[in-house]
Parts: sequence; C-alpha cells; structure tokens
Amino acid sequence: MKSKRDVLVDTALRLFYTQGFNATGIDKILAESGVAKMTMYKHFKSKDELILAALTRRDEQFRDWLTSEMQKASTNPREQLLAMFDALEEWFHGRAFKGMGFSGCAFINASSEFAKLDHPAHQVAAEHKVCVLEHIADLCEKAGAAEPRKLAEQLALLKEGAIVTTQVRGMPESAQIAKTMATTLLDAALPA
Amino acid sequence: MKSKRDVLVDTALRLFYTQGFNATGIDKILAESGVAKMTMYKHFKSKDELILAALTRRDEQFRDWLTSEMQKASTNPREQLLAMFDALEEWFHGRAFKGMGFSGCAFINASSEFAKLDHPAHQVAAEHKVCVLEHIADLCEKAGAAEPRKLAEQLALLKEGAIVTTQVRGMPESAQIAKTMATTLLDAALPA
DNA sequence: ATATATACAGACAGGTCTGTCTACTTGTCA
DNA sequence: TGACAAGTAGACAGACCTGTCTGTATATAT
Repeated sequence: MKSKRDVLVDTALRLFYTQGFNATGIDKILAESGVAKMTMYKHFKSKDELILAALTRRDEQFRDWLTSEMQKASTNPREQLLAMFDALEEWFHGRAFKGMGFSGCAFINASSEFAKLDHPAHQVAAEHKVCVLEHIADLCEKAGAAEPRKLAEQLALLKEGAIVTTQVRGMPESAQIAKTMATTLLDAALPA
Repeated sequence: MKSKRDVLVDTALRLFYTQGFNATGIDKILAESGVAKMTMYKHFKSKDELILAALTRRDEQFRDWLTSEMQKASTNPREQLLAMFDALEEWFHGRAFKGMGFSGCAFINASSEFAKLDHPAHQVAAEHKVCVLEHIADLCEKAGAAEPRKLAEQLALLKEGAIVTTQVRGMPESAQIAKTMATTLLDAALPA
C-alpha cells in the first residue's frame, strides 16, 4: 500500500502538472489526496518543498517511461533513438501516463513559472533535461557517431521542439516531423 | 507622449513576461506604471483582459522585431531564413528588447500557465506561432522549396527547440545548433 | 497495557489577491 | 465661468492563500 507521502506527491504532481504550480493551492491537493494538512507539513517544510518532490517524482517517472519505451522498440542504438520520437507521439496523444493527459512538459512548465535559472525548481528542470541528454548521448556513442555529444544536442533540441509545438498548437504530428529530421541527422552522422 | 493605456500594457507585459502571469498581481503593475486602479479598470474589464492585451502587444513587438532582423540580414529568402537563428541568439543574450532580458517565450509561458488549449490566452499564443510559421512558409516558397509548408514546419520546430533549450538550460548556443540543422534542411530542399 | 508514531478534522492568523466604490484633483473646451 | 472628461488616492469587501495550532483517533510494538 502506498504511503501517505506517496499519495501526496502523486496528487501534487498531477495537479501541478495539469493546473500549474502557482494556480494550485495546498488545500486542493490535500482535499484530492485525502491527507490532513499537518501530515503534509510533517513531510514537507513548505509548498516549495512539495513542488520539488513532485518534480523529482516526475523526473523518475518520465525517464523510466522513456527509456523503457525506447528499449522495448529495439536493442539497436540507432533504432532506439528514432523510437524516442514514436514514444513522444504516444505521450502527446495522452496515452503515456495514466490519469495524466498531455499538458506540456512539466519541466518546461516549471521553468516558465520559476523563470530564474537559479530557482530550485528551475534547477531540477535543467538537471532533468541534462539527464535525458546524457542518455541520448550514450546511445549516439554506442551507435558510432563521430561527435556523439553534438549529435545528442541536436536530437534533444528536436525533442524539445516537438514538445513545445504540441503544447502550444496542439499538434502531436510534430513528433513525426522531428523524427524525419532525426533520421536525416542519423543517416549523415552514423557509419553505414 | 504615451497614453496611460500604453504605459499600462507595456508594464504589464514586462512583469508578466519576467515574473509570470499568475505570480504578478495587479497592484504591482499599477505601482510600477504609476496608474490608478480605477484607470486600469476603465480600460480593461479584468486582469484576464489585461493579459490578453499584453500578449497581443508582445505578438506585434516580437514579429516586428524578428522580421526586421531577418530583412536587415539579406534580401535573399534562404539567407533570411538562416538569419532568423542569428536573431534568436541575439534575443537569447538579452539584446533584443530593451528593458526585458530573455525570459523564455512569452507565448510558451502563457501556454504553460493556461494549459487548456481553448483558454483565450492559449489561443493568442497558438495564433502567434501560426503567424510566424506563415512568415517562414512564405520565405520557403519564395526560396523555391518543393514543399514549403513542410519545410516551414521543420524550421519552426527548430526555432521552438532552440528557445526552450535556452530557457530551461540557459544555453544560447542552441541557436547555432538549430541553425546548423536548418542549413542542412535548406541545402536538401532548395534548388541549387 | 502502555508508549510511540502517525494520521485525522478543523479552526485560525495574517497575508495577498481581484474588483468596487467614493471623493478629490486636474485639464480642456465652450 | 461652468461643464465635462480623465485621472488620482485610498479604503474596502470577499475570496483565497500558506502555514500554525489544538485536540482526537488509530495502530503497532514492546
């Protein structure tokens, strides 16, 4: 059975993600999670700490999901990289995380609401992006790219572009637009 | 001399952009703009309307700036498209809009805070992105691309990727990463 | 059985938010 | 001079926010 803390963080993540951080009050999270206020303040010093915990949870959840989708698709690194974009499209259609339809990227959202680069929540967001980037770079290296880090930055940028295009314009097809460009990049950068 | 309304909208834009929409209270905007509350509520029915006015102002301001930078760079459509990424980098370094350092894209920020696609502010954001896209598509067509809309979607996605990478990770170099990819795309899509 | 940890409900203080209202001042035009 | 438009300051209501506090209930482990 899930601990109260887990229920709290899950509920907070869902509400923060779908309604925004500032727009979501503590009371709403408590009401939906069925946890008492004092229980929350025993686990977290403040709302800010709960926000950090929710983002940390999201980081695990999202990276677990993404790497698992990529590994499911293939054992070949090149194919795994391309599969990332198919996974993104599933996410965009709201089929990736149960109970949470697509509502943009939680970390981009956090960076928007906590704009200063040195804000703790913004830091967590940046670290998340770097972690994903490193996973991509790993695969680029395994695939035999001459400049794996450079290629990884390019692929990561395509990923961000697809996410934002879907978030703002509601265009899940952008995953395939990004995939097309990724294919070109990989064709050019990898040994035949 | 600027009208009170203009001062109000300019101040609102600056604060909404740098501090967030929900996090910025009416009172702060009024204090910084030196306008009385009742004057504001004479011009705008509500804070939501002021937000829409600020976003509309930003739409004009940003598109004017971007197209002017692109035209300054060249009269050749292909070169103009590439110049977009140099302009972006200037923006990322905070040299584009006086009094407003880079704080992400106001429209991505709006889409984050007002996540629902049918929220008026989200609508304005989507429309802005489409306007820019159409400008890009125009140039793609002028440059002789076989599929100008497809190419434009790709270039626009690169733009979004660069913006978000800079916003979240503080990486203005991403403009040049995007430009590299854009060059490859244009080389492949345009007649020699 | 009793101590300890964990959770509960709900009131509360102190602050902030939006939006409304009144009463005063200034400038312009006729 | 007088009428009118536009702006001002500041109080205010009512809602909502975070974080604190009290007192009670439950379960487990010694």
